[in-house]
Amino acid sequence: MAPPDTRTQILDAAEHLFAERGFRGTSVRAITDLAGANLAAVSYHFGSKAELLAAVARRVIEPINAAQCAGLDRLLARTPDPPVTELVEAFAGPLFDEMPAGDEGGARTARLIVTIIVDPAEEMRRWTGSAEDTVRDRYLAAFGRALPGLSPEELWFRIRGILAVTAVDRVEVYNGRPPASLSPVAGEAARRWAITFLAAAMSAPPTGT
Amino acid sequence: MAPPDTRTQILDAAEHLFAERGFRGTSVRAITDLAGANLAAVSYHFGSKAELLAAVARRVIEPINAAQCAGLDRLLARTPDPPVTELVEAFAGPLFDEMPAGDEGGARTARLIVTIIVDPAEEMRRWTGSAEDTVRDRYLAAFGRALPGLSPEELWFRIRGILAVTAVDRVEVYNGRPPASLSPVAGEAARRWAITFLAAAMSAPPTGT
DNA sequence: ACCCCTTTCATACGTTCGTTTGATTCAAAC
DNA sequence: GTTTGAATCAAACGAACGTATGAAAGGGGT
Repeated sequence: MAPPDTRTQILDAAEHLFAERGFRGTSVRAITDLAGANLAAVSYHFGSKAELLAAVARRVIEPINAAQCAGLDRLLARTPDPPVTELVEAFAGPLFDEMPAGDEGGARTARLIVTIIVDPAEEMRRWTGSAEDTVRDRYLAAFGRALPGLSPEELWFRIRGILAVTAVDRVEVYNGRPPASLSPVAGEAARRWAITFLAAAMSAPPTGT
Repeated sequence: MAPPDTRTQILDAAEHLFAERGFRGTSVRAITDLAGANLAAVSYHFGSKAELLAAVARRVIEPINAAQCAGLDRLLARTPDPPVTELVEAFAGPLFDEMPAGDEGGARTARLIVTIIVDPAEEMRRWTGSAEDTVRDRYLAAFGRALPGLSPEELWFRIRGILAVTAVDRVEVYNGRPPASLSPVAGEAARRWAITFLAAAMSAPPTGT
């Protein structure tokens, strides 16, 4: 068994705390304490707190992007024009499946992503690479073929709708306030509900002028 | 014309800055500087930074809640069981209409709300009153009658989906990263797109077991 | 003219933050 | 055994933060 790499332990601790308290709400000291490392280790291994966030974000996003890409490949290998429902499944599914286990059904990771996306600070959007853009553009093209008559702008609006529903929905689960006495959402049920919800939404006819 | 009330100017400045930089990213000094007031004015008029946020949030949410409530009243006065599409319009419409003008189509205010909802800190959810719960429960009941066969849990999931789409969608518009060369979403178009998208989503048949 | 109460002001306090520094440890390379 | 370079460490830096304090200002009512 490999020794507990300090760098990895800092990544784990940061992922946990950023998700739990946000970027600004998490001090470097809290991260190194939880990781059992020295305060200066963050500067040494990552350069700065912002670059640590970027490393955390990349590690979380990467498997999701890969699964989205693979899912689309699988669909396109079968037919050049997959139906909307299957595109939704391939795009939104990994947002549920590719979250680390023991993570309250991925809610903590979902919150991490939302925290990053929503944050107004500039440095929070510095970490994205071209891989994300590639996946996005491929799905845009596929959805465009499956939904002829939809303007590119409205299509882009709907794609963002998918992200909004899958991400924010679970964030709100995470920090509470459901109406009194509603059993918490089970992980697998939420996934199916989201696919149902989003497949119907994506399949809506184009909005008239 | 009334004199520029210090308290109001602080509210305005705080609303602007909280939306632009988030709660933790905004210092009390930045607020009072923008408001042209003294640093201690925040403590004097509001007690603390957190209570200032609560006041800002209440001022923004109140007209939205009122419009949602009035819209539902109007529908119910016509028929005891309004169709799904009209319920969506009444619920989501005010999220577009009741945002202050000169606000980049409400995107800045939408971002303020999302910033507050998403924030993990405890004090960010201290300001909500019973008015919000009342509106939410009334729409839950109305949607429940319009969508028989939907479990309360899935219904709650869908309601949150509405909020997610209307709010987050415009936040992402606000801090950028659309695919290359897509004209920015016009305010009125986004509103219609959202209603189309959400009406179809809400009308989806219940997810089978 | 005096007092009272609200509002504003300059200043300071104590804390926490991200980052830097220079010494120290330690295992492998020579 | 000595050297080397990566990794860790305690300690400190200056800056920024939220809040508190006590004095000053302002304007009615008497």
